[in-house]
Amino acid sequence: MGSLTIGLLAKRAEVNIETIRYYERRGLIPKPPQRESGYRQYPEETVARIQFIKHAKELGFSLKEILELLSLRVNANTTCADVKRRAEGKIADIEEKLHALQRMKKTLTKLAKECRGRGPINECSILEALEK
Amino acid sequence: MGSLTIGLLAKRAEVNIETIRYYERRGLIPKPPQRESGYRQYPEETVARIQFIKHAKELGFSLKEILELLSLRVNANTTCADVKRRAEGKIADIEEKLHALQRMKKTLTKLAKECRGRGPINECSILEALEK
DNA sequence: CTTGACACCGTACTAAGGTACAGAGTTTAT
DNA sequence: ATAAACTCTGTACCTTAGTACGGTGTCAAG
Repeated sequence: MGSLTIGLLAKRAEVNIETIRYYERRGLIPKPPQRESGYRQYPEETVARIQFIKHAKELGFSLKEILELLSLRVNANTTCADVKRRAEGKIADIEEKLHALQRMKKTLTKLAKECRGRGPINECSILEALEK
Repeated sequence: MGSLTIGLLAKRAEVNIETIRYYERRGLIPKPPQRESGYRQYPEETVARIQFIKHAKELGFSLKEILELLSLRVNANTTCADVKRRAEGKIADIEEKLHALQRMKKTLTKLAKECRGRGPINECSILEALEK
């Protein structure tokens, strides 16, 4: 009961089998018990663990950072504040990216607006601006 | 005079020499004239080209995307309208990235807010929320 | 005219995050 | 009982964006 083969786990967590073994090598997933044959037997909770990794990845954390987050949990005397600090660091990173993209969008929007959209390329105001 | 060796160009543009040759291989920088000896002779404007690449990279564009942006300039039989369309396509790309980042930020902000920032790790809402 | 700095080319290596075999053994369904 | 499906380990390969290296040739200063 509550014991999954690697294939089932892969299906449940919607990842590649190879990815699971890769995560194991990286230490992101604990090595599960294996039977005589070597077949891995995963507890149900490994699905949640992989889900955690996937979500954190979506939020812009690298596997290295995710490992740190996960190890915070294991380490009994780290506090919630440690985790919060990391999350806030990531928010700052994301904000930086947002601002950079907004500047880029603004520039491109301005260029596109100024362009009449007709005529040959050598008269294109967008290209002229890009050259500066 | 308007002719730079690769080393000088690297210094001006603040990139590695190898990076310049790599960009040339990728088609991001036009192959410059070379003298008998094979030494590359870059026009001054290549500095601006590399700066453009660097800036776009900072904004999250891949080299492949930057190549597309640059090709707007180079392609002789594109019209001004083509250029405008490409620019607008890029704006759409940027908007998509903005939305994704905003979603990420929202999730992280919510999680960080829910976390009191005190207490032991087993009560941390950030980690709990990421598992679902 | 020699020495040190610079440049050439081709290939190999890095890091991250996987993905794909090969060749073997194991399980399951019919 | 035998085929199909699954899993094992280990190694090789992929992409992106470079970086490093070896062996050789060239340029500029003293």
